[in-house]
Amino acid sequence: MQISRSLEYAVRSLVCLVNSKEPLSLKRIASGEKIPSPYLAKIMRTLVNGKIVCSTRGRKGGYFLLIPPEEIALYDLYLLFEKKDKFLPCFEDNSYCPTPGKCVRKVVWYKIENAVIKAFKNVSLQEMAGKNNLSGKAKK
Amino acid sequence: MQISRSLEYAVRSLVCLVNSKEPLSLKRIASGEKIPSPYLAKIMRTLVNGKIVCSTRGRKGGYFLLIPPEEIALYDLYLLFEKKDKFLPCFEDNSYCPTPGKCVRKVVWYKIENAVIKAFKNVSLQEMAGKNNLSGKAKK
DNA sequence: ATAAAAATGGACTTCTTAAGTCCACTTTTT
DNA sequence: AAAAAGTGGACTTAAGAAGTCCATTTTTAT
Repeated sequence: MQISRSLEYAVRSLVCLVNSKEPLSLKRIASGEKIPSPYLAKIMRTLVNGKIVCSTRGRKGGYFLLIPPEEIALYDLYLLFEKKDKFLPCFEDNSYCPTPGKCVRKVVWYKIENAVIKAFKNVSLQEMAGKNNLSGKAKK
Repeated sequence: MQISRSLEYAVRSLVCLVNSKEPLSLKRIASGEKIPSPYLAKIMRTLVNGKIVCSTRGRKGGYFLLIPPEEIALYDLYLLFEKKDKFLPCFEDNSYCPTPGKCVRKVVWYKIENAVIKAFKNVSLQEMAGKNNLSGKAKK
């Protein structure tokens, strides 16, 4: 039960984009965040394909956000980097399970999975960037 | 983000114990649940060391619960099988992190981790065994 | 007493997958 | 046209989960 390094790298990189007006190149992000740049390249491609960021090539190229950070939920990233549909081994492979199909335990496990998903849906990239106006929320 | 097979095996085995009056031997559990028995042996040892079950040796020996199943939270098992303290890589190893010590992101990640922990605390072994009197709860 | 049936402990192997690398290619700017 | 950027995919490495093995101890039935 552990967040993958990929997801953590992705969050860090996206926070960089939140804090930048111009597009940021792979190299800039990688060196700033101390992430191996070929590995980050792969992560950024996933983010591009997942429609979380946009990229431009050539000189002055780089990555930037497509949508405002308060509209990006951590859950969107969870889906990209923590391949879904196998929260539990037996969710996709019945060979580990003496009771294929629905069973009491599975129902309970799904309940837990849903709580986890909810936790990821409740956090925005904005919040990860430390820019949430929590005071507003807190006041009422 | 995935439940380990060990934890799932542990839950299944414990449910067997809930449903049994006498102690169950490793072999009985392993064959009933189709779990490789030397592997289950390791799991049962973890449960014994974790004070979740008790064991007796020799003929007629086996495993049995020490405490009533409604007092065993899934979180107790989570602690035994999903080694804590590394929900996030950087929680225990700063080398992956350009900002050691507290940072905005870590605070948010902890928040998520807490939601996960809460989800595991909310489920008892009793519930996993399908013996929860939910009707009582639901009524009021 | 002793044999059989059980748990224990720890070292070991195997397998999966996350993490990371590499390279040939395309696109854009100066 | 050269330099600086992203792209795609195949590949390698490393870590940890999953599983095995064996020698030992404990208990019970005969």
